[in-house]
Amino acid sequence: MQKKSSATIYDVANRVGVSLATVSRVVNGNSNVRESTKRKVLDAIEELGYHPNAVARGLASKKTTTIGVVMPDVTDMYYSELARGIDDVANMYHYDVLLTNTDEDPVRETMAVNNLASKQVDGIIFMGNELDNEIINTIIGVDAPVVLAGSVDEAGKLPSVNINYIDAVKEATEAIIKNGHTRVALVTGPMTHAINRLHRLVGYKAALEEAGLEFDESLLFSAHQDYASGLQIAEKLFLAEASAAVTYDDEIALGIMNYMREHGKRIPEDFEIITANDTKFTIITRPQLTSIGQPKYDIGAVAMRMLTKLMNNEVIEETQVQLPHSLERRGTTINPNHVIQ
Amino acid sequence: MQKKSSATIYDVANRVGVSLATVSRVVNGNSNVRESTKRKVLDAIEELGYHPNAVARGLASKKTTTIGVVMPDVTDMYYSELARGIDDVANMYHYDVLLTNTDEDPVRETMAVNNLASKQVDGIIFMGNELDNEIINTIIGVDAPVVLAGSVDEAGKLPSVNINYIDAVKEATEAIIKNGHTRVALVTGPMTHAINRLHRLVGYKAALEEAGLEFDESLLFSAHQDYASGLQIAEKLFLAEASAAVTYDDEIALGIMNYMREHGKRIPEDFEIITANDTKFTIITRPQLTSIGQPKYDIGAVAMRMLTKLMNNEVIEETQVQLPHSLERRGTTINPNHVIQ
DNA sequence: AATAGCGTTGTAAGCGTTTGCAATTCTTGT
DNA sequence: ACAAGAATTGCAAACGCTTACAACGCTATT
Repeated sequence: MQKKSSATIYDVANRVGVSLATVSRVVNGNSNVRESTKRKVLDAIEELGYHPNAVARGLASKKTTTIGVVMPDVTDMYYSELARGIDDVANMYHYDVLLTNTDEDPVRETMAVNNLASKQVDGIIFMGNELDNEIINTIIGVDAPVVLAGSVDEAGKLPSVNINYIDAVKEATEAIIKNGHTRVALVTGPMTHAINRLHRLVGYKAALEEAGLEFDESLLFSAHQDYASGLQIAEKLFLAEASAAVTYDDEIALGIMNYMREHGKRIPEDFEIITANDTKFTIITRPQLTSIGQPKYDIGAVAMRMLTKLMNNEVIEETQVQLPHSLERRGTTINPNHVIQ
Repeated sequence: MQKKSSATIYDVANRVGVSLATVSRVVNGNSNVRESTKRKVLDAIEELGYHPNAVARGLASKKTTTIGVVMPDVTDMYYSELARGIDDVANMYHYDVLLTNTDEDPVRETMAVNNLASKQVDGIIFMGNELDNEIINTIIGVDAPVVLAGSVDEAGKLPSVNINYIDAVKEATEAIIKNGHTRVALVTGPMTHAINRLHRLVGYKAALEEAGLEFDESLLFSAHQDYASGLQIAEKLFLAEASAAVTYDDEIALGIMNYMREHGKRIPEDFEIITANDTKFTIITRPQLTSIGQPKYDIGAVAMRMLTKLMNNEVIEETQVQLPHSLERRGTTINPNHVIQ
């Protein structure tokens, strides 16, 4: 049974007959305390059910052992897996996580960052690709360190951890081209986002060029990352006479796949699809989705680990980390040496 | 350009030539300030780029405008949708959310609650069904109000918002029995969880009884809520000669479905499935999964709304809220008046 | 013109810790 | 037994803000 209105460090000090400072020292594991008094203090803490008040601690020490995470949507599998990676290593280093959903709305993103700053978080992990100048500036303005996870800024200057999107998309596109397609579509997000314009599109074009294929604007699509958009895009894909698509989101890919099949196309024989996030969705459907493989959990984990270093002012060898990706060949592509499911 | 090491309320007061109290008043929207001085203070705040320090505020006011959310896993669609509902109304009431994943481990759950308490959160939303006495006690011991979302405690005393699991499972089971099945399995979690023993199982048995069917222990399965478990359970279902199953998790249902189909069973002709969480998974697969319909977002939202009332010491008519559920008939059951997809 | 009363503003005491520095107590060596 | 130095401990200021309570200046009343 703990006391209701909890004891303060002052109560503990009184009980034992020592000063606040001493209690504070044992609570913080400070070495310079005689073993015997340490014992007594610990006992008193136990008896009183004392728990340090983290808010007071934060005020006095200027450290809150809390980090902020701003992300588009917890409900999105891709981001929630990153979040899990973040949370696990955050806990490992005894940080708590203040979570904010932004739906990738720049206004809310800016508000979120400012809000976190005023809550005095020790650091921030930012996810979201709508990184316009205002957000970049507020990120830079905050005095807590910030690292991007699964997100790229225009200038590529902010600390971040990602995969190499250019290569990943290029390899995916190549894989499809190798199967004989000449009209392969690219489904991404808005070209205002650096990740689409400077990475995905570039990788896609590189693959086309190496294969001697002309870039065709009508095969480029921008879609919001959800199932319904996939359905819509699928219709356009049909009209554009695409015979394959590389998409940046699994739900979109699913929408495309289901639409195609319901309109008489066989997957992968008549239409091939490669998606990009390799979430659970790719496994549980039939056929399973071929996807770029991303170490999502690790992206989050590594980003968080980097943040801990930044918060400790440790030197960091490389602040633009790229983790390895792969191509997970499954049922929405015709694969060499593999039987179609 | 904001100043780097940010201005304090003291700086603002000095600039304008008023006292701290006055600045504090305008910052907090307190009415008793002359319009003209309010203007001046606001201007100074703007010029200095002053942002109130939430930690100091928390210490002085004993309110942090932060709530804690403890949940099994952000990566789980069911819980992440609840979390989104929570987050949205939390924001609406200007609360921030401190998120903790527990993987439903009682030790971590207890630690999480205590940790949140020491961070002085104003309230806590708890999700997870492994509610043993220790956790219940620490929940009760915390002096911030706590509400359960999508989770039930043994005694049913804690404030909570759920659906009526007894009825929901009963209806699902009935629907299947009506299609002529006599060996319908129930796949839940461990019977140590109140939600399984006191709710799901009870609803299942009620349906059996009304149909004059004998309860058969060998048709009762306990599985961890993930795809792999579904695959495993499916095998046992086969051996138990079940011809239909009611499950409590969509990933499990998917595992069962895929396994069955890969072993020659047609769904729903040879085997019917009803799942319970109605996540995105149920829509994107073929066939789509018939599921109990739960207002997941709303469960989170209502729980959070209730918490705001508790935090304000408002009177609450009913602290055991049950939201309406439904039965979403889709492709894994043979439905009256419906064509099978 | 004096006064009651209201709207504004200031004073100062916390809120519960941390932490640099000073003071005190122990150890040791001699 | 005593001084020097090391090990412990205590003091008190800070952290940045909120909030009773007191004090002030005005206006409206009589």
